[in-house]
Amino acid sequence: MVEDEATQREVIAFNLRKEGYEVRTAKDGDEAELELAEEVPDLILLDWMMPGASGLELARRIRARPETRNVPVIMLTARAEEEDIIRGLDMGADDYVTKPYSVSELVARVRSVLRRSVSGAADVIQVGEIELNVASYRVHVSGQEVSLGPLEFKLLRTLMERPGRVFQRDQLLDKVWGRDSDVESRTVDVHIGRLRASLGADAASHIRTVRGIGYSLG
Amino acid sequence: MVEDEATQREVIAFNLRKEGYEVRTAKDGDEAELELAEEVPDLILLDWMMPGASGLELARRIRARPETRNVPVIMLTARAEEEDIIRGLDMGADDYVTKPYSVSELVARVRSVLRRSVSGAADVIQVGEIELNVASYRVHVSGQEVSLGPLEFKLLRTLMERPGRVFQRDQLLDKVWGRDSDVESRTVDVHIGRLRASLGADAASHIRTVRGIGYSLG
DNA sequence: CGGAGACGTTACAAAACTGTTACAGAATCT
DNA sequence: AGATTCTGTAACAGTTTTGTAACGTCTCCG
Repeated sequence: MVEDEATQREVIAFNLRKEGYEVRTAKDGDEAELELAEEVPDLILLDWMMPGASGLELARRIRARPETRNVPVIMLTARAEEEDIIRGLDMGADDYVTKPYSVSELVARVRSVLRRSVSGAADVIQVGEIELNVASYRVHVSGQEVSLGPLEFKLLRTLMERPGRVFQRDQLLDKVWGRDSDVESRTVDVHIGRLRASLGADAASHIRTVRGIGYSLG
Repeated sequence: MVEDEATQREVIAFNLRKEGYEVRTAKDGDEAELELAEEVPDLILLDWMMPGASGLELARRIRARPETRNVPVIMLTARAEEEDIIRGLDMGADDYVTKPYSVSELVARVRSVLRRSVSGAADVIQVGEIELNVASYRVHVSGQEVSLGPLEFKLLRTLMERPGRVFQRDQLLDKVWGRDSDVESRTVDVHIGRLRASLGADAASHIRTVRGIGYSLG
């Protein structure tokens, strides 16, 4: 977190730490760059208005360096002006929070951005020769890419997220189709079949049918 | 530094010299070009509003000549309008300072731009044959410049900042259009289409459609 | 060994998605 | 002020995806 006001810095840092996040602070752009040189964080919270190099300038520099290009940035800004926000986003901010903000709002945004990017950064699940990339929506089997429809993809991801666990048809309907969908439970079978066909014989054998219950992967 | 007002010229030159920079001045475009013919500087400070050839015109000419093409330009402008700034950046300015400005702000920008250019870190993202320059708002495909509308540019940049990652339509609406814009999600499709058309067939193939989800680059 | 329930497969129509084009209203440029 | 570019929607056509039904095969157990 880069913020020049000491009070602000402490309040925010305290609340984020309470949420279980590890927080490092800097009081201006130069300090921030030193920190960045040491370790690349998962997220940068950046005050727009700072003495010296502005938050914008720092944001731009963050985007300019390859190793920090993909680090999400949330801007803290006092101005609610549309143009400022647009400019902030232009410079590469992923999100912004306008002051005054509630702590819970800030924490919520942090969580949301982190979920989007962290779980979207190192995000390939692997089971046997099946490799599923959540961020790019691609699936590889033994290095060969296979193309799946949206449902098959979600079905496979659900299974892969907990290898070995048996999912009942109802559970799969909940997770893959959504809680409020009126779909026959037999439909699951059809899609499991399609998934198996798409994956090819080798990988398909990993999808285990548990008679009377449902399916599992592993 | 190119600035028609004598007082301004002296104040700025004095302060920059105090910082240890070597400064040469010119009072209009013609004088500036004579100076440039003699020696290529590390940085050009350029007043937007000048009698005769405007700063913009000079900037354009600077960009036109190969030996000065890569010299960073900072625009001094009285207008704070977003559009003017964009236009200035379009013409090849690397940064801008709006009047009235504090001397320390100006010096900070000079330092920042110089650091950027000396360390040679260009603000250009590259994916395949697509090259996007964040600072100058330019896009090249296989070395050929293509012109994009503002939205298409932002859309492309968003995609390029995380190559391979699939962006859902909502996410693109957030990032490109802004969090609180009430735009149909189908609109994204149309602009993706326009972007593809502008990029040409080869580059367009890099924009992947992920059915049921969204789009990604790479 | 036979049958009943469970599961796999296929076929097909309905539904959902996407690429394009057209068009009107805004915004910009000359 | 007039022309041009940029934007957002709507509509249409072509494709892919999905849900069901039907039918064959398999497994388990009396």
